[in-house]
Order: sequence, then structure tokens, then C-alpha cells
Amino acid sequence: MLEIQQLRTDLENVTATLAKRGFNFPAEAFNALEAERKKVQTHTQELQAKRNTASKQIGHAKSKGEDASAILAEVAQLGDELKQAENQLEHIQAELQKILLEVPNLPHDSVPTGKNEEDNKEIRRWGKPRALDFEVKDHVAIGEDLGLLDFETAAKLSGARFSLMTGGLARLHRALAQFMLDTHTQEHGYVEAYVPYLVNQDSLRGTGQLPKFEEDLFAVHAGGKSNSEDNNSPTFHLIPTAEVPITNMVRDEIVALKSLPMRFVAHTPCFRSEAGSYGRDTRGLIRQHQFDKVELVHIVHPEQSYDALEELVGHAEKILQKLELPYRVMTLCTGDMGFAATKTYDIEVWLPAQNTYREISSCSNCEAFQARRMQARFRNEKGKPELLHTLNGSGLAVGRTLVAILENCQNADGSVSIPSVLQPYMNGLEQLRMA
RNA sequence: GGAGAGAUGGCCGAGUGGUCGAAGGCGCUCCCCUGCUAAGGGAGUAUGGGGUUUAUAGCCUCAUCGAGGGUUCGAAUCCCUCUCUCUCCGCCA
Repeated sequence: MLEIQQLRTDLENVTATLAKRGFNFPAEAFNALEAERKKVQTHTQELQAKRNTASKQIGHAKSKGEDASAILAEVAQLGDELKQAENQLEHIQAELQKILLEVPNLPHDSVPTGKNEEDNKEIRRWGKPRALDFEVKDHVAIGEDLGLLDFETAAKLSGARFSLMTGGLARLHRALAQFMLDTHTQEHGYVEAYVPYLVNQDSLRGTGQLPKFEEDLFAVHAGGKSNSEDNNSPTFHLIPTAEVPITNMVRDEIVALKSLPMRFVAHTPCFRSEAGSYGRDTRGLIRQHQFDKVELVHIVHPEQSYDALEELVGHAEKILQKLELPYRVMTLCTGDMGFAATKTYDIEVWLPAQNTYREISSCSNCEAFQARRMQARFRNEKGKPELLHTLNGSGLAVGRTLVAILENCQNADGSVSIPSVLQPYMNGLEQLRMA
């Protein structure tokens, strides 16, 4: 959420900046509502002040045993007018809030202006794609030929965009998550968190998934009843990323200055409906309704958030370096950034079968955008509450990392070499091979 | 699932219709005193919004005592619904 003051005082700039990311801010509607709000709010508060002083006089008079009927009669007339004004004000503020909640964050100055992913800017590459002198298989073929990856059975169990892994592949998947968690906790100073996978709507509003992106989520109701059947059962949503529960840890909190920066890492499944991506990445593990991710979250002093972003990307990159997987780092352009971000780096890993780099991590600074929605603050140097800055990034998407390993480490005979850093997690196993 | 008790400011805790945004204590900040330490004295110390303003200063004002509704001129206090916490029993991983 943007600061409403900024919209009031600097609307032209804000509108122009939002246009860079393809967002059309309804400036006229906003201005009209704002004018109305100011009028109605002032009026409401005047009436409230009048009522308050009169009520105090009544109390005062009664405590002295005096007659208060004159004031009483006078203030009784206020009731209807006040109620009407209050209702009107509430309505206007709800309208304003509705607009505000759907406005994306303002891109940082350093972000290249552009329309879509073609305008993203590569800032560095690491590693060289291995030259493979045999016919390269994609991860689906590799996994299925090994007899360890089974989409057909997954479809029977659940449907499209689910996967079933068994044996060494399932273990490799687990090994990856463990390895990432260990690296981030032991080498990068993160605090490990185990978090709920079902969250309430306040949490999703806090990080920005709601109200705008509800169709991307899976909703869950206790007892299987939807809200229309049973108004009393609260709606939960499956987390689309651990960013939601972790970041919301500080929702409605004022944390101490000395507790900053906070850094958390969590390994969770993530659930996404993938509405609107029909036909994209339908093959394989790239785009699933359920996937595992190791997520990194920083909660920091506003002055430190851009340094923190660089560190965060570095931590994610470190995983790929240890796995010896070639990648490149991209700065997303204004048109390709997510809703809450001011600046985002994507890490793209090399996938030989697709002969291209594919996103495996996305690291964003949200500045105070989420903190404002969450009322997540810290007590600053002057002792005053101030909004925190929040950052999040994948470190990394486990399923996609598995894809990268299968494809980059495949051998001519159909086996897959296990990266040496993972072997200790695999009981020393060096290769996945056909049984 | 059954029975009961709760939810108040950074923390503890008083407050059952009227100058209560909230006593008291602890903590914290500033000042004074004390040649160290300990102790003592004084002042201050919630958050969000709006108006005014060059101003995140000041001033005025509104809201907020778990959340949402209601009664009332007036609600932390009364009524209703919900959420959460705790205790006991049952069940369960």
C-alpha cells in the first residue's frame, strides 16, 4: 500500500511512476473521493466534538445534582445527523481503501523501465553451461526413464500440475531442502522458522496477495464447507509462499530497534492455482499447483533495505554456486515486477533441454509497502514508531532446482550425477541411475 | 466434544454507565541530589487518523481498553455475535 499522503500531495508523480509499470491509477476518482472525504470527515468530527462536550456537561451537571434536561434536549437532536455522517464517512473511506489496496508499489529509480520480461536487464552471469556431447533429455524424460518421476499417477491422485517422486529422486528433493536450510542457517545467519501452511485473510492482505490476487490462491474451509454454506467457518488459504506467514510475524507489532535486522528462512510447500497460466509450462515440474520452496525473509531498518537486497540475492546465488549450476541475475524491469516490490532481482538457472535460463529465485525489496498494510513497525532512534522495510526471496525453489540438477548433471547413459555438496545428504550416493 | 475462567497502555494490574485515554506499580527517558555503588526527589512516557502549517515542530480535533454489532445524551464498564488464551475432563498425532 502506498502512503495516502503521497497520493494527496504528489499525485502527478505517483501516477506517472505507476504508469511505468503499466498501472493506470484512477486519479480523477481518487481526487473526487478525497474531496468528499475531507468534507464529510470534518463535518463528522465537528458533530462528534459537539456531542462529546455536551455529554461531559451532562455528566458534570448530574454529578452536582443539577438539572441537565436543557443540554439533553439539545444534544438529542444531534443523533441522526451524526449517525448519517458517520455512515457516509465510513463508506467513503472503504472506497478509498479499496482503491489503495489494489495499487502496486512504486518502482525504485534504479529499475529499468520496460513492458515485459524482454526488457529485463542482465547484470551478471556465473558458471558456464556444460557442453553435452549426447542427445540432451529434459527432466521429465530423465526422471521417468529412471522410474522415479510419475506424472500419470500424480494425475490420478490429484489432477494436472501435480507430481509424484519416488526413491532416490524423492530423497534428492528432500536433500536439496535440507542443504539449503543448513547453508542459510549456518553460513548466512538466518533463523529457521517452521510456519503455518494455512493462513488467514489478514495475513494475505498484509503481504499483498489479497484482495487483488485471490484467484491465484487455494481456499480451505473447516469441515469442507464453503462460506456460502456456513458463514461461521473462517476462510483459510494455502500459502502461495512462506513469505506470507514469515513476513506477517511482525504484523501489528512494534519491534525494538536492537532486534533488527531480522532474517528468517523456512522450507514450506507452496500452493498456487496458476489461474491464467493455462497452457504455459504444462510439461514437467516447472509450474505446479504444489511445490517446495526455501524462502528467505529480511525485516530491516529502512536505511538498510537496499543493502539487504544485495545480500539476499547473494545468499540465493550461493546455493547455485555450491551446486555448480550456471545462472544469471536479472534486474526486472518496471513492467515485469510483482505487485509489492520496488525492485526485484530474478536468478535464472541454465536448463540445457530448454537451451535457456529459467527463473529459480525472485528477490524483492518491498520497502514499506507490506509494512504499511501490516502496521509492522519498529521503534526508531528517536523512540518513535516507524514502518519497517520487508524483503523476500527464494533461496531457492526446490522443485526447479531439482529440474536444473537433473538436466545439467545428466549423463549419456541416462544417469544423473549428484552434486558433491548433496552427497552427504544422500548417504554418500554419487549418482541416480536406473534400477 | 463437555465444563469453567479470562482478554485493559512496553510489562504487571485497578477500574461495572459520566471531566477515564484510563489509578497504582514496574520498566524506560530527562533533570536534581548524593565525591563511587546502593538509595532518594521531580518531570515525562500509547497508537492511528483528520484539520491547520514550509514543517515528521506546535496547536485544535476524532477514533481506539481482543474484534464486530447494539442500547444510551454519554460505554473499558450493560446486551448480542465472533476470535483468541488459560484450567479441568474426554479424544487424538
